[in-house]
Amino acid sequence: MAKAINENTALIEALFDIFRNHGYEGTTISLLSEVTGLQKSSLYHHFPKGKEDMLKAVVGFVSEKIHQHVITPLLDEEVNPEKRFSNLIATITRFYSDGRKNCLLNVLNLGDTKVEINKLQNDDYIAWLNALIQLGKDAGLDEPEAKNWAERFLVIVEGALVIQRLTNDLQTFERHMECEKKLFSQFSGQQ
Amino acid sequence: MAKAINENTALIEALFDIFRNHGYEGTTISLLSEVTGLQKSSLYHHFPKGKEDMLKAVVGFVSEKIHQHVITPLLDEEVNPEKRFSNLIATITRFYSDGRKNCLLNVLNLGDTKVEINKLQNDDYIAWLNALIQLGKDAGLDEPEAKNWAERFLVIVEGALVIQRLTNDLQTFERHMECEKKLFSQFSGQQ
DNA sequence: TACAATATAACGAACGTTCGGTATTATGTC
DNA sequence: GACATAATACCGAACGTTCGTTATATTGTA
Repeated sequence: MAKAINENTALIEALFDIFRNHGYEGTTISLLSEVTGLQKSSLYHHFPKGKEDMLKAVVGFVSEKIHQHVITPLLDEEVNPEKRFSNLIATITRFYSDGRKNCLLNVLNLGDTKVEINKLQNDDYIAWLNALIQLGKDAGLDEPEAKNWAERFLVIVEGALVIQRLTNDLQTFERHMECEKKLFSQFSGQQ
Repeated sequence: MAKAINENTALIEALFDIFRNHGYEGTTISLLSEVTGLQKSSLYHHFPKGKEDMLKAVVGFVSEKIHQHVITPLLDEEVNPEKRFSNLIATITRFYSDGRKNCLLNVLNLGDTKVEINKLQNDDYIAWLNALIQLGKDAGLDEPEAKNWAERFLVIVEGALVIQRLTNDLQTFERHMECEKKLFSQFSGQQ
């Protein structure tokens, strides 16, 4: 049973890796078949409703990851704000493979995005944003300051991924995360 | 003759609008045909080598636009730095339709990006970045400060577009541009 | 035997592309 | 100016391929 779960998550992780790299239109069943080692029909056994179902599974899987490894730790008041923030950066640095992997939030919202998918992703974004705002306030920012800072941080995360992908400069993401860390400890230290 | 040029640029602008909205894989010849009002075979008359040729034309077109309306004005020493910067923001706000339109730099560098396209885009990015660095120095920043600021600004532009597309909050882009304007006038004023 | 998982083979639809041919416009010649 | 010629722009129909999907068959496991 546990093995089955692991196999399933391994499968979904493989799908995730393709979707985040190629986008929805760029991801073909043939490609998913190659990467997973499963025949196309075997993929349809796991996801009877097809490609869109696979994407939904991936989005749900990522959503769980975000809540578990990003949002919950962000709200853990037993850890001091600065440590929480540096933990966050460590987590997302891993999650984006030092900026070499794309963000689903960026890749999927092109063209005629499925409304349902967009809604799921927007919910995750809002949850992440709110957790960041709370962290900002815990670090001494007032409400509007915290809102500005939180949104700005996520903007920089997404932007840094875009620029790194464009330039292939593998330090881009790290550079901007370091910069954010410094900024945070500035107003965190003033408290 | 002039009319022909206009028609051609109108055609390319239509293609541009589709590519930036749907990405390369998401853009189909049928869709381009619908939007331009030309039959598929007529599109092949203008771009005999097909879809990739259309993309190259679009990328070249945008590249020209960038040099003409972004880079050249950025380097115009007859205009004071703060004015140059606010002009830049006005230009790109128009270019991205207040953040409702995507950036090709983001949309095209997915999956198996054609190396050639990536190189063209990277060149434009570097040119833009260098012009910004020069502007930063003109505004009183030293070299490393200017470099950090310039890259950060472009990161925020790309990131704000991503977040606005995700949340559908039409003020996102404007908000961050205003923020950047304030930041610029701060260190520009210190000079 | 039963049932889940994988595989083979095939499906219609849509993909990017090509072809033969028709308007439309520009050029040359009288 | 008039008219044949050439070049350009456009079109409808079809091409071969790949898409996402499904029907049927085989394997592994309990």
